[in-house]
Amino acid sequence: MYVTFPSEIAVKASTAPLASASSKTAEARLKRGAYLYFEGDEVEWLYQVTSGVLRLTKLLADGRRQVIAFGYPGDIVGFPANDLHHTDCEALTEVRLQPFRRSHLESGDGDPALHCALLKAALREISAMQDHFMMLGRKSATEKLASFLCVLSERVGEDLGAYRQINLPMSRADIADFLGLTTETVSRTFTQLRKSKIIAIDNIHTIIIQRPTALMSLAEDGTD
Amino acid sequence: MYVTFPSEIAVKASTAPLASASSKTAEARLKRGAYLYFEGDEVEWLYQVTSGVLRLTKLLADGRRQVIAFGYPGDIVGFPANDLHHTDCEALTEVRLQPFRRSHLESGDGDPALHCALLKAALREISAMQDHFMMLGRKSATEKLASFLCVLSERVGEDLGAYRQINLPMSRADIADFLGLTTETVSRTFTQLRKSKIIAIDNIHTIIIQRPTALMSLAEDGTD
DNA sequence: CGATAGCTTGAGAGTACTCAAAGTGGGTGG
DNA sequence: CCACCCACTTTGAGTACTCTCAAGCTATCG
Repeated sequence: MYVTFPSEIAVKASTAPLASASSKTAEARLKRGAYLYFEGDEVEWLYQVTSGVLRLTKLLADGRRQVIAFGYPGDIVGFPANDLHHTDCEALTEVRLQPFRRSHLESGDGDPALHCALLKAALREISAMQDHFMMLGRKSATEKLASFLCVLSERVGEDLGAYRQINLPMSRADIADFLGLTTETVSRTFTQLRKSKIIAIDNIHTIIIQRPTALMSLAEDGTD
Repeated sequence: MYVTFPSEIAVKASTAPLASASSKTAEARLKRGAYLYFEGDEVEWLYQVTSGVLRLTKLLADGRRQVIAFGYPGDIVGFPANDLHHTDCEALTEVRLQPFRRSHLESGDGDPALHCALLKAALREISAMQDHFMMLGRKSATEKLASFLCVLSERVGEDLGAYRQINLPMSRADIADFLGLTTETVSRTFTQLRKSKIIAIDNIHTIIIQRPTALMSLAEDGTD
């Protein structure tokens, strides 16, 4: 999952399961805190998240970290480059996964429909990452966090009467490293959104969106 | 072309031509300032840059711009998502291109080798973009510009006796929008690199790298 | 119930931004 | 061929946003 703009197109498409009967492999499970793979590992499988949330990260030599993406249900993770994984991948919650042999991505032999679906997922990934560039390069802290909450609200938000509720399994540091901010700035921005009654913070991992429209405009151009 | 770290792996691989005899299409040419496609256009062709430089951009509603990538010889541009282009693409110089029908990416029928090469290019693109996230999200202005110059030096630098020379067909504003900075900051950072004798600015579009090692360490952790 | 990791808040500093003006160079027309 | 013009670049001054460092707070887990 990348943060792009509110109301992105491909949400529905990306949350549909890919598995066709013929290529079905046993579902995999991951405990919270377990790693699915590390940067540099050889890629044998790709995975579609069935339930739970993954976190993909890269590290700089001096310890600075970037969260590349969060893997939400429907997302495909593990695309290889030069046969290798290029991020670490950790489970933020208990996670269920549908594995696909890497060979299904690389050739259509055996299951052309799956091959095609994996390719489409890779192309969508490129497009989503391009949008994410805009956010990392050009948006303010408030715009970034508001965009993040908007996207989560659309993808995994739950209706709660008039409001919408989202669960954040990741830490403030994860959010910061995803948005290119510090934990302090993320925390202050949460506080600021709370004080302007745009969101309520039920507990650290549960956000209630009280004024979705205001959040949307903050996401788009920082105006309230 | 994305800015990642100095000494990336896939440089050689990405600059090799893909065309196999059977799928060869007439070379395309583009004048400086001409657009290859716009965001929202339907994708019919992908292109491998043969010579010259392309610029891929996205615009935000309020006019903020992000340069997504520069297309240098060897790069493939035009990957579709939902059948559409997701950036604008303009020629910064005269450009020669090898077009490939989109169908070659989407199915192996006809030319499996080309299909495979295009797929590999898409996967490399994902990996390179992941590295670029790190740069946009976590690097300082100096580190960004130094990284940019390092990558260009490796990919398209020319030996000049002891030094290395690179040509920058893009404007300072293009560089700024690529690195997530302002033109003023880019300009000031160039000046600062020049004053510390790490680079020399022959003319606005021609940079000579006088101390490659120093530039590398600036790119990696900002220390001189 | 205490320890500890994670979160929030505060104060101050620094980097990059904004606005403004001057400088540079390429291109065009006289 | 030269001069002017315009777009781009550089430099300057001041500001603002985000970061850093530090301390206090909260909640979760033994």
